[in-house]
Amino acid sequence: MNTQTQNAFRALADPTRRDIVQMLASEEMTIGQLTECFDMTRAAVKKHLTVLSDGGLITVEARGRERINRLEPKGMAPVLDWLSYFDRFWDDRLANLKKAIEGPKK
Amino acid sequence: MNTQTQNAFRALADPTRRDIVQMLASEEMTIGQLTECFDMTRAAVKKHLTVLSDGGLITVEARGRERINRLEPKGMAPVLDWLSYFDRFWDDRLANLKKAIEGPKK
DNA sequence: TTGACATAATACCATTTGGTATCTCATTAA
DNA sequence: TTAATGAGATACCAAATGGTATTATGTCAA
Repeated sequence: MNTQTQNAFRALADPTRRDIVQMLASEEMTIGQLTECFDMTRAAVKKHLTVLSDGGLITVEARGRERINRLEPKGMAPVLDWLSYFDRFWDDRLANLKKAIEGPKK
Repeated sequence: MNTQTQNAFRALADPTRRDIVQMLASEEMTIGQLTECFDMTRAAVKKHLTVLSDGGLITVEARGRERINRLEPKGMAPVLDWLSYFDRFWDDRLANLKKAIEGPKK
C-alpha cells in the first residue's frame, strides 16, 4: 500500500490541519504564530504539525530557537494522483460533474 | 464551518473507504459484494459505507432486500473546491482537471 | 550569567474510530 | 408456510486521535 498517499489523506482529514495548510499557503509561520490563531495549546498545534509533516505537506526549518513551517506543494501530489484516477469516471458523467463543481460556487 | 467538506475529507481518510470508492467507480455494488472483496465482516463494511454516505460520496438505493451502492460524483465537489484554493501551490494538475471539466461549456 | 522565550518530550485523559459478535427484520425461494 | 438470505441495529472492545498539563532543552537578550 502507498503510505505517502495514506499519510497525506490522513493529514487533510482534520479541519484544524486544513486551516493550518491554508495559513501556510499565505506565509510561513512558527508554531507560536500558528498557536495564536487557534484556541488550543502550543502542544496541540505541534501535534498537528507533526501529522502534516508526516503527510509531506509541510517542511520545518530550524532558525535559531524558532521552527519555520512552510507549505510543501509536492506533498499534495499523491492526493492529486489518487483523484486523477477518476478523470475517466468524471469524463463519462461530465454533466453531473460540471454541476457539482460549479454548483457550490454559485 | 463547512460540514460537507469535513465529512468528505473524513470519508477519504481511510484506505478501505478509498478502495470502496475506486470499486464503485467501476460498477455499483451491494454490501455483500463489497464484503467479498475485503477481509472484514459485513458490519464493518456497512460502517464504512455509512461514512461514505455521510460524506456524500455514495448513494444507496434499496432494491428488494438488497442495497445498491453507487458513487456520487457530486460529493467530491467540496474536496476539489478546497484543493482548488491552492492552484498556485499544487502543480497545475488540478487546474488542468478543472479546465477539462469546465472546458466544453466555453 | 541570568532570565525570558520558543520549542520539544512525556505522561495522561476523554472521545472517536475500526473492528467483531449477536440479534432482529425484511425479502426471496423452496 | 418455511427456510435461507441480505441487510440493519446494538453492544462491546482495542487502538488511534485530539487535546491538556508538566517538565526539559536550547537560544536570545540584558
